[in-house]
Amino acid sequence: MSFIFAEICEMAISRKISKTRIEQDDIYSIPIDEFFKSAFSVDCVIFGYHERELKVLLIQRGTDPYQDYWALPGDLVYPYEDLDDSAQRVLNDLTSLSDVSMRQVHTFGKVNRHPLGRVITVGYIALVELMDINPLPSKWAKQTKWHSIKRIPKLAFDHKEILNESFRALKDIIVAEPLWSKVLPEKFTLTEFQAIFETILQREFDKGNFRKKINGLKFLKRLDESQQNVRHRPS
Amino acid sequence: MSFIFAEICEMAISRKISKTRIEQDDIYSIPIDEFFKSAFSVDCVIFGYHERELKVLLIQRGTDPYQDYWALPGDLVYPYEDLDDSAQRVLNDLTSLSDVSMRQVHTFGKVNRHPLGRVITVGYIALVELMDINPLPSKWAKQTKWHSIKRIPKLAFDHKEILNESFRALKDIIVAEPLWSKVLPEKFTLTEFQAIFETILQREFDKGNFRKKINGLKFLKRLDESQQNVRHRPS
DNA sequence: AGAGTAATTGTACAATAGACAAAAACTCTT
DNA sequence: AAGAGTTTTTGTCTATTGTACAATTACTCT
Repeated sequence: MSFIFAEICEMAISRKISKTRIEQDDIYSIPIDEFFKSAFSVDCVIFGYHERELKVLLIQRGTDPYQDYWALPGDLVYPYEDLDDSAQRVLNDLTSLSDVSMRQVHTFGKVNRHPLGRVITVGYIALVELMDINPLPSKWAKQTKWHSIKRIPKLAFDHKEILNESFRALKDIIVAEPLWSKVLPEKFTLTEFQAIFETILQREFDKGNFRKKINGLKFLKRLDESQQNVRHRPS
Repeated sequence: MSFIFAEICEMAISRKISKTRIEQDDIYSIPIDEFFKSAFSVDCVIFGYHERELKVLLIQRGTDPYQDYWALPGDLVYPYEDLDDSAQRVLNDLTSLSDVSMRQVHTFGKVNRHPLGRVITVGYIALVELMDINPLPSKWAKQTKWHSIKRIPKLAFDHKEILNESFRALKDIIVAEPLWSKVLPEKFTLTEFQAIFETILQREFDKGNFRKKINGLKFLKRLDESQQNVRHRPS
């Protein structure tokens, strides 16, 4: 494996584009094939929720560039793979989850964001229940690990920026769309539901008021069941 | 010019990637350089507002592919150009406008969206005052023209989809952020302001209530001036 | 059976949204 | 110069939503 990546690095040198700034009228002096020397990747920001804790799945890179750095799980998009499919594949590779609702968040395209050449990356987010999945280190990752959103190590590439932007987007999306559908089991209590919102939005809600708002929503129906816990009753 | 593009088409053929679906475990059998044969572009959705009419700037393509089709103004991103800068440049090339607040909206990456090879495109939107700008047909555009948002012709590539998504995003963004700063002159009446919202959101507002909401905002201050129109007074 | 705990329900008040009408300012007409 | 016409501006009233907080209920454990 590492052999392959050494090779890649050599190739990268020859792929490097001359750094002379191209003036805007010069487009016709650039051969069209110069434009077809780029690549693009998807980076998945997989938020894992479990018992009032929000974490992010990171991998430790096993190869250069950024050897040993923590990074978002991402991958180059296959030549014959749709962008959205690619995000789904990467998620599936890492978590063996499928059918998870993912959202495209933002595309990052600074020239020098990738040392091996011109690579722009499209960020996707997903929200899953931590315990549901068993992330496997993929071939090029030393290890995968959940990191609390509050303690993020130094990340490779511009992944810190991607993560920040994604977390901001998560907060917006969570209130508008049922991203949380994969986080909860089929049956759940309103308290569990509320805890997700409180954890992600980092603020507290009034139990009664939260309940009222939820009742206004359509996609939930109440069950006539109870728990066998310590002291209470569910919906 | 057309010579150049004929050449481009020939190149495109050799650039075409074999259509056999690549299985997910085969990634290491694909030489890394296969990934660096893509390009990316930006497409600008430039909304032009003028007197309660919302239009979109389209160009008529002068070359293949999609010769004579109407299309969104877009361009390949230069090898040494940041993505956001690129959008700004394309806008400037076409409209000679600068300092316009643009927003990245979505990235479109279907495999076959571009006949010349693998090209993903990043959509940006801007909102300008129609009369402020003088869009010049650039080298590869037969003509540029404002089209009413209500009467959009058949578009090249997947530009119709990009336009739809962008219009949806415009409606969201316009209420949250001052995208309209370039649409209005320095001084303006609340009625003019309200008209923009009504046109874009395609609904009517109550004058009094609209006024109240506006007063809650910070970035506006009232002037003690009047118009010399027919009958009324401004803020 | 009673204490403890947390869900559930309810009430009261504030803030916002929406509808609508009266008042004010300006121009044009007669 | 007064009045008609028009549109802004201001104000009021009500419905809806948001927020805080307290009372009630249901369950388990001692």
